[in-house]
Amino acid sequence: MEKKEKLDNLRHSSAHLLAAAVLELYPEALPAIGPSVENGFYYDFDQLKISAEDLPRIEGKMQEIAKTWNSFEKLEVTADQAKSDFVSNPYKQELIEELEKEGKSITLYKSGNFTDLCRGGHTPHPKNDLKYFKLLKIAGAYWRGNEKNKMLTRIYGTAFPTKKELEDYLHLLEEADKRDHRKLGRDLDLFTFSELVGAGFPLYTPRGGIIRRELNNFIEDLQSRVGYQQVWTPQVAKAELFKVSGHYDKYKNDMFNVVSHYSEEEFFLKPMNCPQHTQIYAAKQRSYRDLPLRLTDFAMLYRDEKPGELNGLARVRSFSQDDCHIFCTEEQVDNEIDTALQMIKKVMATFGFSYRYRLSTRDREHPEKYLGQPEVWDKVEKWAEKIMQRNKIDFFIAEGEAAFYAPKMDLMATDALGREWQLSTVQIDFVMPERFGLNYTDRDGSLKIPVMIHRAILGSSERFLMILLEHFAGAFPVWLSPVQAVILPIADRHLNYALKLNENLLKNSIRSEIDERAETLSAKIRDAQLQKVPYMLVVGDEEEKSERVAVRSRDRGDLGKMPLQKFLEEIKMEIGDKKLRSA
RNA sequence: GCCGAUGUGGCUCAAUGGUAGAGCGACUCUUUCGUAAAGAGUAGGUUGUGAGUUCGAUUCUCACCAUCGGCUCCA
Repeated sequence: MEKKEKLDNLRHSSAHLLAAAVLELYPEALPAIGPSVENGFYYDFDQLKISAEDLPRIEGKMQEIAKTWNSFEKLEVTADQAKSDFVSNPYKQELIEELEKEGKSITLYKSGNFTDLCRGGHTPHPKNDLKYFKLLKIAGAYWRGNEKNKMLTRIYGTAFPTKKELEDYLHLLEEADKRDHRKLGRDLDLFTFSELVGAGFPLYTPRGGIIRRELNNFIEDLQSRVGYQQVWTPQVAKAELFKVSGHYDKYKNDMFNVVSHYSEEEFFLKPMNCPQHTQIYAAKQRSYRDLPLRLTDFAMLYRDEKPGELNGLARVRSFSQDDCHIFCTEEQVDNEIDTALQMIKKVMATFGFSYRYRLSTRDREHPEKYLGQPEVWDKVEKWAEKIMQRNKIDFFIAEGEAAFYAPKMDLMATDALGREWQLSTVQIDFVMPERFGLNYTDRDGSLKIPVMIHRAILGSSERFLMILLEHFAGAFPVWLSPVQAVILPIADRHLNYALKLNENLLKNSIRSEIDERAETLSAKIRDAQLQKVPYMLVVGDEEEKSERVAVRSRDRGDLGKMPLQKFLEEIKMEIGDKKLRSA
């Protein structure tokens, strides 16, 4: 048996144990479902009113019950029998009816005094195996994941085969906390939020602003090298624009309304750039010779997310996207996307990110959620799949994750807590160009509709910064560091020399500062280390006399004394190469 | 938006139905120091906001705001 399957069985068995304990302590509770998940398991209950303080009690009960469980006994039953067994539980009733309709066999699993509707997958010796588990948190969750259904009480827990693995995992969670971008953002003075400005509106401090600009410059530089052209479009647009694109119908309630006092017209803050870019395309008659036309924008976008969905920099209400729209012929699509995928690969390698791709396809059971012809969707979904295969990209398919106008090739990155977030995206869109009536004159004089490729590399600067911060735990590579070198004079008499050095560094475009505080050298070093400054230049009598600097690296410690010129050469090289870690 | 939790000076946290304390940080002074925290002093809080209960609320209740963990959503 695979290790992963064994762990899943252990965790799923723990979910049974959790349900058994809950029912003993709270007989009125109605168990719904209890699967194993990525890092543990959960069980959903209706009619269960508890708080986090009750978890230890439930955990204690689980320990007690586990000792009495010798095995999981499989019972095959008829639907009617199962229904009468769970007569007072509407959730199990619903599941049984569904199994019955699909003609699947109905199995119950009995352990001790507890029997649950279950398709199986348990640990063979519960008495011995169910020892190292922990209940972690309580959450609300809609029955079957549907917002219109009742919200149940979900208890999350985790379980491992050994005590050590459980302890290691709990330790990992604690460590992840230290990498939290919200904490690092404050400690390193990169961004902040204000209740006066509003929830989900991040404010960048000077240091955060530097990182933002470096990221943008990096992307813009790459883009201009492959013929992308930067454009600029307004923050506000008429409702009409979004009606034509289809965004109005779909996202009206998620857009910020803007009021004009002189017009009856409805206006919105722009939540995306695509519709505006179509209007730049449409501004003049295009020829096949103009294609591909690649328009990029780094504009701020605004989306009125629901309050409960906001999350640090990961989910905000104002953000900027490195958005690009390529208008091209159908024959040019492959080439354009290959280029885009290569750029993405290069950018991710620059940061040393690990990631996986998601092919987001449409939900076939709800065609009404999408615009465009089903045949076109079939064609584009297959096309996207082929492109990823050709580019040797591993991907998983996520049905129902497509945009309403096109399937998406999405790059997913993981935060410190293991949650996945979408960064880059590439989409082949046949819907927008048609809705906006875009065309070009082909070689033979006929009018044709261009294909529109949507593409972002960072995704949003905000979310990207979050992943960056957590990935590097705040210790950015030198080219991204807000302060690249800090000069540490040992005593006041070295201040003049420090000033001279600083001037020289700044002149060479190195972001440097002097720590002039009346603190000991040790204290200054400690603070510089905590601020994750890549280089510390210690200057005292010896350095001043020999016109050198004593270089200390954040990562490698004392590098010895050297002339400033030598340090400049090395740090410039490190910056120029965008080195991940100084060698 | 839904379920649950949290909100005390810039940060981390303490305390209490009788109007709040510490450490770090900030500031001032002293120290002028050689690779992860020198010493002393000073300032800083209408306890998220508003209302209610009470002789009295930061503590209890309610509403709102914000944050956190989930769910839903994510162009």
